Amino acid sequence: MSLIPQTVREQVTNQIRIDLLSGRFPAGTMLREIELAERFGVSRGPVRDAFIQLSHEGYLAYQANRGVMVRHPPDPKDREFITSLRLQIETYVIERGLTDKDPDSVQSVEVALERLKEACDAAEPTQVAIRDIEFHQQILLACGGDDLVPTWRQLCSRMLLTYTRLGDYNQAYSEHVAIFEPFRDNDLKKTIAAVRANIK
Amino acid sequence: MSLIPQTVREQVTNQIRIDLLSGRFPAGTMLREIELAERFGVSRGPVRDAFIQLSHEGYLAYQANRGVMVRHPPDPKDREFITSLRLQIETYVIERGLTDKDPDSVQSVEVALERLKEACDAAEPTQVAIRDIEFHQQILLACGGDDLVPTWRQLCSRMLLTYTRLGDYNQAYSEHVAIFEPFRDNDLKKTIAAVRANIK
DNA sequence: ACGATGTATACTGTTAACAATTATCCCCCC
DNA sequence: GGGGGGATAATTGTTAACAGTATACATCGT
Repeated sequence: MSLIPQTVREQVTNQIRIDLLSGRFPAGTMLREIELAERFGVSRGPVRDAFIQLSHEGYLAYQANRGVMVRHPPDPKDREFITSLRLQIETYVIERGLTDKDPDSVQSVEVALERLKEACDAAEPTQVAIRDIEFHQQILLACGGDDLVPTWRQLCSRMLLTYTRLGDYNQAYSEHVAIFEPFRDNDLKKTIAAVRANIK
Repeated sequence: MSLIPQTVREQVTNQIRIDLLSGRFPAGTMLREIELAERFGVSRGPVRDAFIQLSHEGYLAYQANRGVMVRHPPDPKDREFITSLRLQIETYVIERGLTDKDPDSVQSVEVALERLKEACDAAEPTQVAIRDIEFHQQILLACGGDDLVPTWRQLCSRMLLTYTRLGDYNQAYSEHVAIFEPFRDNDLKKTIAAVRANIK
């Protein structure tokens, strides 16, 4: 897949995001541009761009002339609230656009599901978390929800920092199969139910 | 205020945001780094940073190797949904943190209210829209909601593009006075009611 | 006349050097 | 011995030059 060469900024952003999710940078750590630039073998520019982007995604906090700090995950009550917002967005977008979806998009979702399966089989927590989100994103895009995706992604980012699905990877996968099948068949009620069961 | 010299990036970002809100750049327009850099008399770097930031705020859409495009405002149904999310966040944060707020923060809110008044008196639509949002943001920060502010801001950005309060500036101001007074006096019920009345 | 192909151009993506700011540490003074 | 002040170092902010990519246009072949 993705024969299209990614831009350096995207690669750097993705790698830092993975490092954040995998706990390589503990909350409260100050990230230095030079250090990361040298590690990736690139200049400070793209690293800087990545910092700005990840700040807006909610992973990092920017402080003028001082750099970025790794944010702390939300406390349980906030997490619950954020989860409810996330669920509302997914429900709204699916209800609105499920039956009007572009046929090609079903395949994109299926690809995302397959990638999730690979991550589950490999039992790599960070990859599972990322593929999980990507699957849901493909669903939203398929239902014409690109307008709300940035907001939704920000909410997910906050949740991912406390992603707790250690162990039962098989269940994680099957829950998404339970979403995909009614989605593919335009069964609105079952799709929503499966999403509600998955996000909690 | 703000005797602290802002960074160039912030100034550029703010100015472009104002231009977007005031309709200087119609939806669908492609923004060019060089053009804006020359207009502000700065290099492309900060303009680029501003583009990334404004993309995440929801104003612009990034296209790899092609630049940024001014996004279209959301359609009425989406706008209604976004409004409900925004209201939920404000309600949640205020309910959670109103009584624990830092005394100093009351003054910040009062300053924001005063600025809003100035904009209303001057009858400048764009400034009213910006001061309006800043007032609400100060409320959220006062109630310890900094964790949710980025998400909230993104939702507001989408709404601002269809900000429609042309004319009744006096009412806009008085609605915010109605929020401030119970906020200052720790009257949770009245504060929430006033917020609900204001956001619609 | 029409389409494919190659070239020119205009833009974004990246880099490295320079400027400005902030943090650190040592010295001096009390 | 403890606290302020100033040189020094480390880091971010900004700039301008260079590289890469996509679009537009002209040219060529049919």
